[in-house]
Amino acid sequence: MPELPEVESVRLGLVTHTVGRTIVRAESRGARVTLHSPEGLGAVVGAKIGAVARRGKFLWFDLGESALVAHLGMSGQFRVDCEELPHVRARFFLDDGVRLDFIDQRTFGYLAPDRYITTGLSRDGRAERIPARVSHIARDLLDPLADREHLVAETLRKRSRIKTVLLDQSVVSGIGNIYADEALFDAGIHPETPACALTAERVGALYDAATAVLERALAAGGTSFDALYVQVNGESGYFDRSLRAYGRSGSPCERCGDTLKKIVVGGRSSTFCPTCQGQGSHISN
DNA sequence: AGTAGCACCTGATTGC
DNA sequence: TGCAATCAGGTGCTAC
Repeated sequence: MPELPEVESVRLGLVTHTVGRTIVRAESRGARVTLHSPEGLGAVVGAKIGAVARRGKFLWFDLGESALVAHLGMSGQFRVDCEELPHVRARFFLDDGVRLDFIDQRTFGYLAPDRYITTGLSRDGRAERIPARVSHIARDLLDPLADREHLVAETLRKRSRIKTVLLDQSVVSGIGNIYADEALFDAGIHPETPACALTAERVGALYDAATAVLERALAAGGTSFDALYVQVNGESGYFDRSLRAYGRSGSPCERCGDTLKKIVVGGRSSTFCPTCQGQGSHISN
């Protein structure tokens, strides 16, 4: 599933193949892919791609005065000059002849031409432009301007279970179900612990663990279990071999040997170690 | 206001 | 064997 490392891998591929190019043709297939922008993709034809940006799991092509926002949802892919594949939802032709396909089996992804809004001054004192529909998304843990102190304080004010807070993109973005389980495992925190019941030290350690796992997964090219997530050249990442909690329910904990357990938290499956992540447990590594 | 739950969707897997 | 129910999960809306 595309979380921050997977989306960043896709962004890097898109930078290589699209920056500096002009979109000469854009077609969408079916209404869902442009559900959020009934005017369709016509507005992007003729625009030059100046950059490809990302916040959390949201991507956008910078088109100068406007942006084209892309969210991969559960199964979205961008593919460059690939063979004819099923589930093509949109197709772009660039001025160098490249064909860029947006492919999405489960149709939770979308493309949306969007206007920029200027947010308040960021820490470095410069005004920041961000597409309107991304403006409610918090900075992610790999954002150089992320404010860790503020994030810890905000987390400690939440009465929700910590797993739910990790998945709340308006608190911290980029973390999905896979890396949430990994970070909680690494930090030795039970997913159902109320956020406000934790200490600043443990929340800090949790975000350190989350940052580390996102960085390791990014270095590996992302996590992929099947063909649903691939990079723009069709290759898949291999971080799934490194997962220690997610998807390992019923298997022994790599730290203590206890059997990993699966529960539902906030409607999402959550795998954890009852011993290492028991209430009040502290893991030092 | 803050929080919780569910709908959206399709293919794979599980159960009877 | 075949069909139906279940599961997966990011986001955003609705309801409390």
